Amino acid sequence: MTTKSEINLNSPSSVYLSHLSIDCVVFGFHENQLKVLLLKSNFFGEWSLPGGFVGKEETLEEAATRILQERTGVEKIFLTQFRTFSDPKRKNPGFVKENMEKAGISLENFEWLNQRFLSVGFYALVEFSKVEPQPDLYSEKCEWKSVDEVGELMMDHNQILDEALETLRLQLRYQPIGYNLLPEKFTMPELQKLYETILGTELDRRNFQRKILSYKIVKRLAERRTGVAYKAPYLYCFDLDVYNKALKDGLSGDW
Amino acid sequence: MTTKSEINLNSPSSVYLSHLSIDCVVFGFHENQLKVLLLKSNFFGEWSLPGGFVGKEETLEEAATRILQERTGVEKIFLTQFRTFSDPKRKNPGFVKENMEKAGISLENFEWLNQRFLSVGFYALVEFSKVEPQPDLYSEKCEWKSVDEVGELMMDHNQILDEALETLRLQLRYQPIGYNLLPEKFTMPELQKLYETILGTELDRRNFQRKILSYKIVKRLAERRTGVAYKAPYLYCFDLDVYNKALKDGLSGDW
DNA sequence: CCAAAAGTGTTCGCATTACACCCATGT
DNA sequence: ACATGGGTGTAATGCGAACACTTTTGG
Repeated sequence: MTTKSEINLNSPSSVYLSHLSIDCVVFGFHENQLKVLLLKSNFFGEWSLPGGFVGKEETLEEAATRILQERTGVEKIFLTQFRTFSDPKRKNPGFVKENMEKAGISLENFEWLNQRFLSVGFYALVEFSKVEPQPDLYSEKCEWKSVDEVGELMMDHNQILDEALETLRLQLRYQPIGYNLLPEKFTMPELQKLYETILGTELDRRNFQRKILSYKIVKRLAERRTGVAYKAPYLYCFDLDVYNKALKDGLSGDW
Repeated sequence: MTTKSEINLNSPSSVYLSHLSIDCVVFGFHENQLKVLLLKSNFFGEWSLPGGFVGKEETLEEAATRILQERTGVEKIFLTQFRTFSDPKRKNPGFVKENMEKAGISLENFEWLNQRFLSVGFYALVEFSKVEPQPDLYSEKCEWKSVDEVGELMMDHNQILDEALETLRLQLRYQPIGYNLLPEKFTMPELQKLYETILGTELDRRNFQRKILSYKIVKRLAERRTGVAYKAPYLYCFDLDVYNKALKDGLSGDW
């Protein structure tokens, strides 16, 4: 524990400087499954969340946007900062060394990687079909994984993912969600599946529809989805005015 | 905007290193008012939020706890990280220089203060009466201010305060609040005033009581508050088992 | 004995819940 | 024709909002 006496304005040692990175939990929705975008590292061989560093003149949000643009090809990604991770032990001390050696890379220029890292966690919502996953320079793969099939991730990335999911579930309670995850036109059952998947519960078809419609955040279109089995469902799209207003003011709960 | 090509693992310049500080919004409740703990800086002459730096082996939470312990004398403070502020322009460029000169202090050793700073925002809830405000080495005063009488603060501290308040109001919707802000024993009207003050609205006495009691987070004691005018109200205390459970699981909302 | 605050109970309406029925379509 | 999924309606229930009456205490 650092005590008061150690803190001294006249000696701004590296104590006050931190390596800072960003980690993003990118959610997509496909085939009734909630997906996350993951990278497989060249060096470390493990799966990890997409992330990167913050430029000198960037805000965290700008950096996250830039990073995700590179990984997904999508320009304006909806993202939200949810927590900064700071445990000094979040990176196992021997971690970099072991893996660098394994990969046959000299540690000489990479000593800094072995130091403590803070990471700012973002979660992002993207329309699955618009994403073209692209590995970064240090990764061999970039792929979607179903959230319940994500195995063990690098460092504390499992924890980051878990907290992102929890945050997303909370958001769902008082904010509209879907505009960023679904295509422009979608059916009510699709929207419902999305909610069910995120929440991990089943919802009543009819009550769900009534509730969503009561918020006025979606508009029914004249068209129906064709080419699918059984009765053709109506298509809906979000009413952005109402939707964005709801994003700010919340959906329910009065207190 | 930093482009991909500028980011290079082989040149871990100061791009990846950031000055990192913590700012804390400490809320207290006194005389039916929501209070915030503020410092008046020696150098800068302006009021600011209590804050500080993160030690090499500390988590952000440990650092915030340590800092607030020094400012308040209270050991275990309830605190929550709510956002990391990163706007490169959050500090006006000439800011440090001007104020240092005004204070007649040489800038020689303080150039680092003029660089970009990231700040992690925490909000904290404390029992007002337990706090003994203590200025830090660089401040002349440490005082409680009523939230609606806070004037202009240093840098972006007004924004940090606003977002903390907003977060607190959100928390109130799905989490119990009060244990950290009220003395051990309190009356129902006192708890109600707390809620009203935070929310900025009036609530119905009877409905409020019913709702709180339905959560089972408070227990009624045999005692009543004596020495006050009019009818003596019952005293209550929090049922910590239920309270802490509610902190984790939330209070209402089903979806 | 009266004003102000606190304890207790009731009604009303709306929103959520839990259902049932009909329609459309592909096999 | 029928199984499957989608569209629409309705009764029951519960919770929150609004409100009335009684009780206690200091002045």
